[in-house]
Amino acid sequence: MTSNDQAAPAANNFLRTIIEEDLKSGKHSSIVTRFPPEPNGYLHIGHAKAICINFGLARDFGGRCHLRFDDTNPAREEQEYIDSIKESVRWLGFDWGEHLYYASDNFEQLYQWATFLIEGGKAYVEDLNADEIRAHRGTLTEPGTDSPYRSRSVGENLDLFSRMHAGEFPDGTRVLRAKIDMASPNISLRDPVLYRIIHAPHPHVGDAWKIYPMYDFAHGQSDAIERITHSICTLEFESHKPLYEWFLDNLPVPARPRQYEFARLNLTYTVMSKRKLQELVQLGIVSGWDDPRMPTLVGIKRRGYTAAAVRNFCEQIGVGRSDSWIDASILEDCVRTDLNESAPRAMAVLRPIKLVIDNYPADRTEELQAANHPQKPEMGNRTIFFSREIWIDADDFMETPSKGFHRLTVGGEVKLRFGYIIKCTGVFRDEDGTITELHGEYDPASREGIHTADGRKVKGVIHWVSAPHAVAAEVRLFDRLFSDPNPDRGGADYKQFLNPGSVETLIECKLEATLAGADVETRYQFERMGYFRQDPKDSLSDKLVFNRIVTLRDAWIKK
RNA sequence: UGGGGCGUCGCCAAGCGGUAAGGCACUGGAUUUUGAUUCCAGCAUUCCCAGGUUCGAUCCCUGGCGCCCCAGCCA
Repeated sequence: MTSNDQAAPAANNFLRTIIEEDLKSGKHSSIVTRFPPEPNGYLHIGHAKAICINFGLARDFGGRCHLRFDDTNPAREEQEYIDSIKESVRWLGFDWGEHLYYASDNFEQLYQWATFLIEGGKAYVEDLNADEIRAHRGTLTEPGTDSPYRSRSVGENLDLFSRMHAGEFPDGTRVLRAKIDMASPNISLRDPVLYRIIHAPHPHVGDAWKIYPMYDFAHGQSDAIERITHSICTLEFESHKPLYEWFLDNLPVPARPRQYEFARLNLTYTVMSKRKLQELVQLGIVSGWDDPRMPTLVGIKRRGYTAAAVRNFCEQIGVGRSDSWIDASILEDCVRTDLNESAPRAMAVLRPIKLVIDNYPADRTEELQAANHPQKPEMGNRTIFFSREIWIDADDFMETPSKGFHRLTVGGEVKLRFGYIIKCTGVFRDEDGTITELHGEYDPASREGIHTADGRKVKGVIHWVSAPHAVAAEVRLFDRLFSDPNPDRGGADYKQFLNPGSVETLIECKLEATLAGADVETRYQFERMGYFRQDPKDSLSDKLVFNRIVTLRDAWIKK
């Protein structure tokens, strides 16, 4: 792991309060939580919040957290997702130890419990099709009506259910329903479907089953089987809680877990819904699920965000029950905070323009010492080269400087970081008038500090790279995927808010020589430019590709 | 307009009847060979609104208003 794992001081929140009380009262001697993803896609930053909450609570209170795949719908699930989810949870720095579970491991028990409900007259086989069931369900303001099959005999229900199990009926022809209350004001209690017929191979249990339990019939019972004490989920499951409890009340479960809900994460300038992320991938708007601009954990990881930064972010945003929108800048700030501490500095010129120092001997090369971190001498120094021809960033030169600009101008002076003070004496142009080369002179006595020999202080310091020593590289500048804070808002198509400048690829960048042997995992701060790391997929030793993780704060650009 | 939930600074968020934590953002100023970092200072007489209970209410009660979730054989 890259960096400082200073476990952020855990802010108090309602879940911690509940747990503290449960522990204090002796209701539980230790807690067990779980992170229960359905393996039907890649995890995103919203899942990171759930992971940090569940694993974090277990860690802080000396309990344990299970990883459980809620794999009750084989039509949507794949082994690829199971593998990816495990990898992302591990990447975030959490460990489920021996406690890896699958809801599908409980299929036999759940089947028996379904039979138990039938025997008790609390479940029945429904012959109505999906449309008819919907019609009988009523509406938000009107009660539902009983299905004609609701009063089937226990014997007939048992027979039909076992034949569903045996695979006698095609998909969609029958379901098993709980017999609760078709007039309940809570729609999830209007005889919810427990089992449906799906003839499809399952990633974990193969083709052993022809019927699959619904989420509601699997989740609470799985929690009970695993002896989960605190089953923490997002707010949209709150209206399912009475049903969750109905199953625990009516089945001989071995334990009594409790469900608690928190508000899911909303992040500005991105979309989080699986459907939309999938569309971005399918339409080729991004290069894949791990495109560095994606809010997926694989994308964030490839971008270069550190797990510590993501964890810290989750800690900072807190846990509550009110709908909230977290500004993307908070996440970016967590990344900066982490990387500022850990990232060694280097110099890289992204938009190179050549500067020839006319009074510097053409055959001379100097070795200068550069600190790897301005506040951390223990990180050491490195040697960089200085010569007559150097690259500087085109953005650091203005022929007609705007007000407040204090970098290089014609006739002006600027400090080369770790090097000399130089003055620009003139520009060379091509026929079109575009500047092709800068010329200048250096002050031999100005190696240390920002003062000239006669005591004048220069106001600008710029980065640079010795031209003959430079290493070529491609650098990808990533920005937010969307230009609107809430592209997901109802009404308009979210794609109209795509940020056309979300990636800019610069192919002629010049890096300092030390970067030639850079480790893929090392995040660097390219001084004055931001934090960068090699793209783990595309960077090769003879063709370096760096991703910009995040920019530096810039008080100048804001003006 | 059925049921459930939420409403404290620009964005998050503590607070649980005793007189508004913290973070981010923002604004000043200091240090700085990164317009970075760091530092120091400022930043809600007020908690959606209106009544009520109380010596005292963001916290309790009543009534409004606003927003979110639920009518998949998805999770």
